[in-house]
Amino acid sequence: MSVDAARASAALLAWYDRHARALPWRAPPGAATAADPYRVWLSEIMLQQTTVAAVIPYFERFTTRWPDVAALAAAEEGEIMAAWAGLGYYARARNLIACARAVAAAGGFPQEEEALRALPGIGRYTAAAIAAIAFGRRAVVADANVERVVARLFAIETPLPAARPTLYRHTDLLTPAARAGDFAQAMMDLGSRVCTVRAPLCLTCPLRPDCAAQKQGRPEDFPVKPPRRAKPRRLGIGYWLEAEDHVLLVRRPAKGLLGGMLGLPGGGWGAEAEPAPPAPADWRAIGAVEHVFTHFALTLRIEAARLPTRPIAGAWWPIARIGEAGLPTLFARAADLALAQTRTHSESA
DNA sequence: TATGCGTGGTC
DNA sequence: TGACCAAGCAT
Repeated sequence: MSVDAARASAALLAWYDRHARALPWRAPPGAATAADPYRVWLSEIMLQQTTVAAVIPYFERFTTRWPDVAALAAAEEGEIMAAWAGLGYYARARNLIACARAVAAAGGFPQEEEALRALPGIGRYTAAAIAAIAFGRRAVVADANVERVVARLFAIETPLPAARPTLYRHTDLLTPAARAGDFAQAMMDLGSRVCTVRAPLCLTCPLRPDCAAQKQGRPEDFPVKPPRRAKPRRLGIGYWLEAEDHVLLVRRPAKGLLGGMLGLPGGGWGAEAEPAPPAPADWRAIGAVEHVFTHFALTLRIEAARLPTRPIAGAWWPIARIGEAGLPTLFARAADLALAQTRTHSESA
């Protein structure tokens, strides 16, 4: 290949020294003091398949409320799940709790990639990122940004995911022994700000002299991706059952879609076991919520009813504080609909 | 290796 | 507006 790895990595680090994004979990380029491993770990988990803009407010809330891993490990699971609500991929929150408790029990984060990799929720990418960014270890950090940069740099024609081993080897060759953490973050910043999915800014790219895709005039053709399957549509029902200014919520099964989160009773739309419909009542259709998950689109019809008194059994949440329940977005929107509809209904009654 | 798993922004 | 995509992991 024609890429001079040492020249390319030096050019990238020089670019990073001038253009690094300031992020709440990040130490400045070349900082004498590395970033706090707890904050690096927390940010990396939150950033899995999630944009920086979406993560920042969650990161600020989590670190204010739980400033270190011991505090997070001591927190109640329900509190953490509620704080995670809206960020998505809720298995991350369950793994976050398990990981925090393991790390707190061990007295701190391991520094070796292999030991990090063994912790819940930490895979190949995240282990490498923490080892490099928090502990200065040389590690091959290859996320989607890095894969895109490297696929273009070398004009890799093999489609993903088959290209991953090749991309990983090329990333390894580019990764310097020193400043591995800065190098990883530089690659990701480049991928997010310059070597973008659409309309990359090749004129400002420090790797332009080396880039095979740019030489061919078709950077957007890389990485090559397989076609996607169409999303099926599903139909479900959610029950908004009120009693004495409270609403009935259920804790969903720990595994599966929205696992471990609070939601409305109902079902019919998932493969997981659904709770039985609540106590008999006169249900009134109040509309539907459209929601798109990763692998299917859902129409959730909402039916509402009111009981004169609140049954002893069940988890009843005060309607006035529904915003604090920690509902995932689907059910938060269903609650918004129910509140608007029941308010209108009360006024017209 | 393929599939399941959220949400919001972008064009 | 619908399709694509984002600092992936677990199974």
